[in-house]
Amino acid sequence: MSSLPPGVALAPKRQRGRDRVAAILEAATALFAEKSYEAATMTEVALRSGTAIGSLYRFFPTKEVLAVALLERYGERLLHALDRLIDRDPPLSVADAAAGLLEIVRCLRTERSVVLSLIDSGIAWQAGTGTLRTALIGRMGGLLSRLGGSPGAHDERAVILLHLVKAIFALPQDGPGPQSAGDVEAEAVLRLYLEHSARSAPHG
Amino acid sequence: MSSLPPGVALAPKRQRGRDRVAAILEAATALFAEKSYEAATMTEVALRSGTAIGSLYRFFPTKEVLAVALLERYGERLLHALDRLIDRDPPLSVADAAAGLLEIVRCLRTERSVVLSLIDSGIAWQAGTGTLRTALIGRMGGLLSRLGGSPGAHDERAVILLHLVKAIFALPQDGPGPQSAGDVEAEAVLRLYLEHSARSAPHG
Amino acid sequence: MSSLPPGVALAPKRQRGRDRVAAILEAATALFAEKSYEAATMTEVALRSGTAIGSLYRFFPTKEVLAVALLERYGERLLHALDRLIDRDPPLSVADAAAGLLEIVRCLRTERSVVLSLIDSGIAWQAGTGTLRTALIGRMGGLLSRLGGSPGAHDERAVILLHLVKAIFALPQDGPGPQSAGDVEAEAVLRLYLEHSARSAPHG
Amino acid sequence: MSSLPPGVALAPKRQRGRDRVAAILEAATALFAEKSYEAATMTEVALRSGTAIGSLYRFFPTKEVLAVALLERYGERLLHALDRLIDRDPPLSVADAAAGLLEIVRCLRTERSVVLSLIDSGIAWQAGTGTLRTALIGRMGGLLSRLGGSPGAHDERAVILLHLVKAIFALPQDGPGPQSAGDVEAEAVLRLYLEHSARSAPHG
DNA sequence: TATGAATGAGATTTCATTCAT
DNA sequence: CATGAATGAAATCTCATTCAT
Repeated sequence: MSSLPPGVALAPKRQRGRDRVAAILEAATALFAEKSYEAATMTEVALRSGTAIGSLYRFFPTKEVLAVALLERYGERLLHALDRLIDRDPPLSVADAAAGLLEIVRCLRTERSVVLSLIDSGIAWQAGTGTLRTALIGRMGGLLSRLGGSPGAHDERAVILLHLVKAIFALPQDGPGPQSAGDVEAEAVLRLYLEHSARSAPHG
Repeated sequence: MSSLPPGVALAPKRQRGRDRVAAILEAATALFAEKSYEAATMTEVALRSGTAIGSLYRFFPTKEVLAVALLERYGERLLHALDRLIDRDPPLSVADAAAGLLEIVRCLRTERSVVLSLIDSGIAWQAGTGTLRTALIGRMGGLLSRLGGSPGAHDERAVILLHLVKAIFALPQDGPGPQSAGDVEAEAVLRLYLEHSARSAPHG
Repeated sequence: MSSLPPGVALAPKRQRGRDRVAAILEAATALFAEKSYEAATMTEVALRSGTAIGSLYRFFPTKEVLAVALLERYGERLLHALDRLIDRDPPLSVADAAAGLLEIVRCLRTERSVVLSLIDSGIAWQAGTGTLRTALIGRMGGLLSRLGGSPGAHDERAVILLHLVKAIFALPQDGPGPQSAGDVEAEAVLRLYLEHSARSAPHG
Repeated sequence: MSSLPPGVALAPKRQRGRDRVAAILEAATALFAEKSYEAATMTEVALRSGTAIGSLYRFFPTKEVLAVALLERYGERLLHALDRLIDRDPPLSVADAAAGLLEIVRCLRTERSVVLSLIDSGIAWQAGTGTLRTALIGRMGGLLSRLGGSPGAHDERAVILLHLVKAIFALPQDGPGPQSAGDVEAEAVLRLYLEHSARSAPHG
């Protein structure tokens, strides 16, 4: 009946539908984080979000579509936050950048596990979402550019930087508790590497 | 139902059995790496290793037991390599340590994906294998101790260091190719952080 | 894995579902009786009831749950019948009681084998269903009380009586045919034992 | 290689073999009783009897053969005991017969569960073992004959008597403890029914 | 002959997805 | 549209039995 190609989440037109979608995304976030993309079941997502399984499939015709939607949602937030950091008005110091990156990571930590889970599942690297990775590396490159340093190595450095951020992102997975000490060290790593980048052959 | 506790892999007593186990572990390594712990199926492992499904289950009575066995296997190699690095005779410089860590990561890269996949699946953090994490953090602490620096922060730093190594471990997941540039940068990150650690309040 | 506790049968909310459950119970009754609890397979139950295996598991998430449901169903009928016998208005004679018990057994004989099979499988004595046994012994005790006799020995006698009834229940397993002669003898056993019970030390 | 038809337990010729067989039968007895014929596995029997699975299959080429062997073993004992009771020299009173039956049941109680389990599994009624049932009913008839009473009803009464004995056999399954009270009542049932039998139309 | 590794049919169970109401 | 019953392919795991050593 539908003339829409499958594979895309249906955008709900009415308020009620948008609430539903929000509830679904929230439930999926929690479940993917608690278990994993593969261990969580659509039925559970439906149950937890108070949605009938049929309705869930109306909005997200596939489990993967649901995952991609989640990733896009969190990806966008992350990209926006990075853009705000890069485009910050006063000249950005290395220390600022390190502190900013850590702050971003800290803010998104709640949603951390989902992203990790989806990244692990391979969903994150698939067609249509591979964009996220590319975009993130682009932002990292932008940050490095603003801080100076030889542009020649920016590509590799952006990748390394992304992995550093990801590693810090994953940090508190090891258990909750007073992690300020950990954060101090994490910031140190970032600052050290950004300094190193900025220092290297500053004029090309 | 069986009177045998199903928590441990059965050790084969004959040569043929040991070969079989080796083949199984190899096939599982490949499959877990290609897909993921959850996506790989026991049937596939059996097929790929030329083993009947029943034989597979004779040695590894559970998919999880198989995963744990894999992890232990690679964990031991990793720990041995780290021990060799830490106990190296001449006084260990920061540069040596960084280069050594990178070398270890590079050597184990072939088996990298499995470990990543298992770590991601949560298997790696369960009872009995949680030991691996603890052991790894211990080795990282040992390395930091040999390099000097305030021992007070060693615990947090060991965790960070482990995550850095893990991040570097994960690096080439982004795609194959000549990654020497990436390696240079990775080593830089390690060196920078080790220096930073060694520098800090050297005498307490 | 599911967040639902898998210990209870799901109650269907629509008519079609209720029909399905009825069909499943019927098929299971037949199969458990023909083979045994352990020899009958869920696949067979599904096939025989015209249900997809998935649907079967929707309502009875476990083979054991299915068995327990069957037992409860027949247990309830049996208890109701016993209650009607015990609470019969005019003073109940020993002969009435014996005839009544035999009548009950004869009425439930169609479903006899299932119960026997489940009782034999040990399912019948497990937590949650152990109640049935207790309830049955209670009813036997009630019957003995109504007939008089020393209450002191009622507990043991109730157990014996239950076993007698069970034995008579099992009788026609030996093969169909005109069993009136057997029934006459069975009734005699019951009457003899009830008389013996009622006679003993009538006033304590 | 073997010219013997399968389906029969191999009789071991040497002492060592006879010990093995004894150990196997003992282990099987215990396991069939604890679990059930179907739930017990050949591997467990091998393990528990200290026999290699291959050796187990040398003596009992099939799980069913093992069960039948067990049944025959216990059946023979039971039949011998019944024969001794029936052929007891001085004239047998009803009270003697009841006490004797109970005594027999009590003596074989240790092995009770196995027989029950096998009877339940249907093994007991199959070709080659159906004999046991017939033989038991024959003995019951013999007992009734010795006690007098109308021979016309002996067939049905033998069946009932067998079921009574079986019910008493099953009694302590309900749990251990001081069961003397139960035994007293059990004996009462037997005595009552034997009296009833002996009384009826004594001269045809 | 004794051993235990190997076999594979088949059992139970799960879950993404469809479709009738 | 919303609902939840229905579907069935596929996954994990069991175990009687065989066979190479």
